[in-house]
Amino acid sequence: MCGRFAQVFDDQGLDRVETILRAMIRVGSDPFRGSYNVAPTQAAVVVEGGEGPGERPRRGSGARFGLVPSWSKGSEDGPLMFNARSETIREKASFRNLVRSRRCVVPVLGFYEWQGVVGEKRKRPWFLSRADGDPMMLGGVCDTWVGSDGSELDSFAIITKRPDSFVGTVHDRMPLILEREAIELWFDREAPDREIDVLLNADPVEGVVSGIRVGSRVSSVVHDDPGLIEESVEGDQGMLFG
DNA sequence: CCAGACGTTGTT
DNA sequence: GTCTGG
DNA sequence: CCAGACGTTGTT
DNA sequence: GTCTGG
Repeated sequence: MCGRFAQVFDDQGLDRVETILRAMIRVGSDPFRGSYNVAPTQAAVVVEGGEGPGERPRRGSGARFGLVPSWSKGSEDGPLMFNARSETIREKASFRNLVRSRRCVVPVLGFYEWQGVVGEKRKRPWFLSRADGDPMMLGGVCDTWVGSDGSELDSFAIITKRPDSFVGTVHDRMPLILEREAIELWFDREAPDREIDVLLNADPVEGVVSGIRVGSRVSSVVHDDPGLIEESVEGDQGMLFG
């Protein structure tokens, strides 16, 4: 789960993201260009903590959604690792080192989930975002793969966990959502494991996420426009045998 | 020591 | 790269 | 994550 | 059904 999200902000939203993360998303002549429909293998902006304790986060950009471990033989071998389970992230070879040294934040407008409904062929897409209207900060891990020609590929995976009671009605997993107060700790590379574990293992806070049903166009990655996050119950046949 | 693996979904 | 298994 | 495609032989 | 592409 959490295999699709919207990462696009207006000026006010960008200001808010930069305030919360204390990081630059817009850099000089390279303005932030988002997408309403980021899928695995596509690029998105991620933000990492600074190199040393107390250093400000820096901007990340062009990271591939779908982790490519630094030790991969090729950039395309292996399955798509776009999620990492919080319950097992410290055990898995692909993630256990990254959760200590390469934690990152993915600022998004919201994420999509597809709800399976008995008797319906197509799953229903939902757009889930913060009830308070703030941008949503997703916890992730990133890595850098270096090709034989020296070219670098940054990539990331989003951490998932048990859903809160609302998201649980749509899907059985949801992304790790970091509150403002947790950001500095998340970015601190010197943070003790047990403090990070608190963030990884905390029960989701009820009421943080709200959601709307959206149209089926989001299901195809070729679509990328504001209409994707507008409420829609198109094609809902209701109770056929009610 | 070397060789080999290293992952998540969802669905059944 | 780093850990596990033999 | 979902959508969409899904092949072989031999020969050039 | 299973794999690839975005």
